[in-house]
Amino acid sequence: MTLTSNTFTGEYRYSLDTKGRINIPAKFRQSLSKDNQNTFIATRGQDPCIWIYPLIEWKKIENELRKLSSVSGIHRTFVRQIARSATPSMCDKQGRIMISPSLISYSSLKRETLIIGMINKIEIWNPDILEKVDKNNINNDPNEFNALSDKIVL
Amino acid sequence: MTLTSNTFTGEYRYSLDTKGRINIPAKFRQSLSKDNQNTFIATRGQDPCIWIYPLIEWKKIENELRKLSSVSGIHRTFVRQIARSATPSMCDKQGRIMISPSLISYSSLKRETLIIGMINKIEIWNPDILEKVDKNNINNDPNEFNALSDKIVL
DNA sequence: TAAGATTGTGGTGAATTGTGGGTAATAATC
DNA sequence: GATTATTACCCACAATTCACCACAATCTTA
Repeated sequence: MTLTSNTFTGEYRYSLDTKGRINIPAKFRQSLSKDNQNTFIATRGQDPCIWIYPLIEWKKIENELRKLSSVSGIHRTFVRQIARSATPSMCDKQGRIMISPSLISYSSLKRETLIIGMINKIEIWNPDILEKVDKNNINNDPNEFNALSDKIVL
Repeated sequence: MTLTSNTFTGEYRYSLDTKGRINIPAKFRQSLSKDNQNTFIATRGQDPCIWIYPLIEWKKIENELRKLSSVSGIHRTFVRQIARSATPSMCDKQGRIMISPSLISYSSLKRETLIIGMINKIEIWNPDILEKVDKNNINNDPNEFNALSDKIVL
């Protein structure tokens, strides 16, 4: 069952096939609202993983990027980092999207992948790498982790 | 597939041929709206690369430049840099445009090129140079870069 | 538990795309 | 005005991409 539209939770272990296709979990597809036209945009995550946005969410980002002036060097670099890896892809009849070779190499994806619902987007990880990254983050920044209590109520 | 018209994302490795022609990725051509008449304007980027605007987008830039054109010396220089090298070019039947020798030398283009979608325009780079420029920009201004990340990509 | 529906994964063939090169038209040079 | 250089247009072809089909495993429902 689906809770809120365009909201993703849960984790799945799916495989990236030899053509660079990966399945979007059926649950995630079902939670997509119509106006997304079955389309996702894959781009580089801040971590070494892939971020998948539903079309609508991506357009918000795109509009923000459009406002940045190309007179500033750092703005150009920022837009470039995001835009160069962003690839739109419609789900095929089997519910898969294409992942570009550059994203695959950025996230070190092998055949086995971990797909994680991150509320407003989806992450795709190489499972081994996720483990290391999470461990590192918690060890390095225990204070910051605690500081979150100011921002969110659980 | 195309999202917003005249909007470009993704990166491609294409080659500049011996006649100075370069292919505009099919995805980019598809996202062009009709009123561009298959025409692009190539000009010097602020970075050592070539900027390619669809006709419609370029006209917006022209209007912006018009406002600056005679305010101050530095403004005039800025306008001159961009205006003097701007050359329009229609795609041929195979989807290629001509790049002028002066732009090729400005951007140090060799045979192998990196074509990057930058939302409202397209960049053409010598891949080796791009790497250095981005690295420099991020090192010089890491705080600004992170601030942008927090603000725009969520 | 059995039957049916759904879901994840593999593969195939047709259409598209990137690239090279040839020839005619145009512009530049002497 | 003749000759050369440059540009525009067209054809060809290999490689890639994309839309579709097939099927086995899993889940759902009665």
